[in-house]
Amino acid sequence: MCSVSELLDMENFQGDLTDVVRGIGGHVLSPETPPPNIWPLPLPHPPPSPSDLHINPFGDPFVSMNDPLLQELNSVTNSSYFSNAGDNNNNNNNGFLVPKVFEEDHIKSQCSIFPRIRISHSNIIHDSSPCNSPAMSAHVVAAAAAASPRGIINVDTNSPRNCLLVDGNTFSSQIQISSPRNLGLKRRKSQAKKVVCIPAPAAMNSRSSGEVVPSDLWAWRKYGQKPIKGSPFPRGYYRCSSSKGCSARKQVERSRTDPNMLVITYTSEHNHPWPIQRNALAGSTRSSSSNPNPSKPSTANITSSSIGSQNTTYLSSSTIPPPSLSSSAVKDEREDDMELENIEDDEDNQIAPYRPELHDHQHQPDDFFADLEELEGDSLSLLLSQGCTGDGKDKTTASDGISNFFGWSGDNNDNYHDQDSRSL
DNA sequence: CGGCTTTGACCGGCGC
DNA sequence: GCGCCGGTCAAAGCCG
Repeated sequence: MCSVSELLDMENFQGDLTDVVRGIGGHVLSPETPPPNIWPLPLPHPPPSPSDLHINPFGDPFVSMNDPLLQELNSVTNSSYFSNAGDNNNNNNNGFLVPKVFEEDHIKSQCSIFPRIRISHSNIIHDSSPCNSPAMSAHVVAAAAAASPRGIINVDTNSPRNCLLVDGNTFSSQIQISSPRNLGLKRRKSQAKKVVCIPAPAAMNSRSSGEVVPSDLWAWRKYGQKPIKGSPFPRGYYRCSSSKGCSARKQVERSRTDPNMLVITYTSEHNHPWPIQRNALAGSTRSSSSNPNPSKPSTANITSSSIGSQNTTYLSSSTIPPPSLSSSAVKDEREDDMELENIEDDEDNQIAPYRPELHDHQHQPDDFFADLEELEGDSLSLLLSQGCTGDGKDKTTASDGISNFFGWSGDNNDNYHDQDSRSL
């Protein structure tokens, strides 16, 4: 997994990393009480008000388009679901986010192993998914962080509904978000970047490179790959193919110190609301051939198309945008030479609330729910049925279900070096 | 046929 | 100014 020093190294290396979500697998039992909805689209209960949204991660023209997941998270954060059980000392708060407001020194004391949280916007996400399951994709993680501006969140993928947990104290096995901002690093270009570090999924769905890119529900098209100096692993370059002209990009590379970790750097911003209709389908399903189980969508499918493709119609007929890291999950740092200054300003992030009319699922078209049902009846049901026994007994099964859902296997290292570099 | 990945070439920022 | 290196382009081929 990514070490702090590694992250720092990476920051130094890239010089402009801003936010980091770190995935460090943990093990938290499923909560007995499930949250109200199923990832990836846990719907607001109720939808958050614009004032509920506090994070302005990218400041892009579509910053107003809040991620529904974030809205959910924000909503839930502000809802009774997150009433603090008063237990900050374990990993289980009945499976719900408990929006805790930590004093800086509180966070510091709790996060001593991640001192850089201190200089972040104090979002800390714990991935308590079993077996380092990457089931909660980066956007979820980041969204959770964004939803709890100063909270600490456990993502319990072992729960029936991918519960988000808040853990005030345990940092031993979590996803963490921190911000390399304020490090005085010179930025090479003026652009927003988000760095997500998550457990690397297995390479079962990749083609030759063996590289697997976790889903974030946008459609991404790979446009380049380069070996990176100092890293044994190449970096893949992806741009958003959800919409023509979208400038959103991401870079995916393995952690240099922990090949089990994927470092995903999101750059720029989507200039379109959400992939209402996936047009990036044709090539995205090819990797399914490598998937021995057709019922298990490959990672590529998830990443690029299956959410709205022939595999499922999850978003294809819905205007519900998928959760997006880039749109609202993590605060970014956009400008060059940003001053090292008051770190507390992170709390003052404003979001021009985007409130898709369909975020209120009461007003969502029927086909959306039909799609959801379809999804639930298919891969998602597989996932949930296996991972949602509710008693947390079968962690392996849960993890497998999640992994299956994402087309990930338990081996994170397979085949990655098949094509790890090419000449410049 | 459309969209994908692959990959060599090219471009531009940055340090020296 | 030069070279290194990261990022992007674009042609070729693959896939469903």
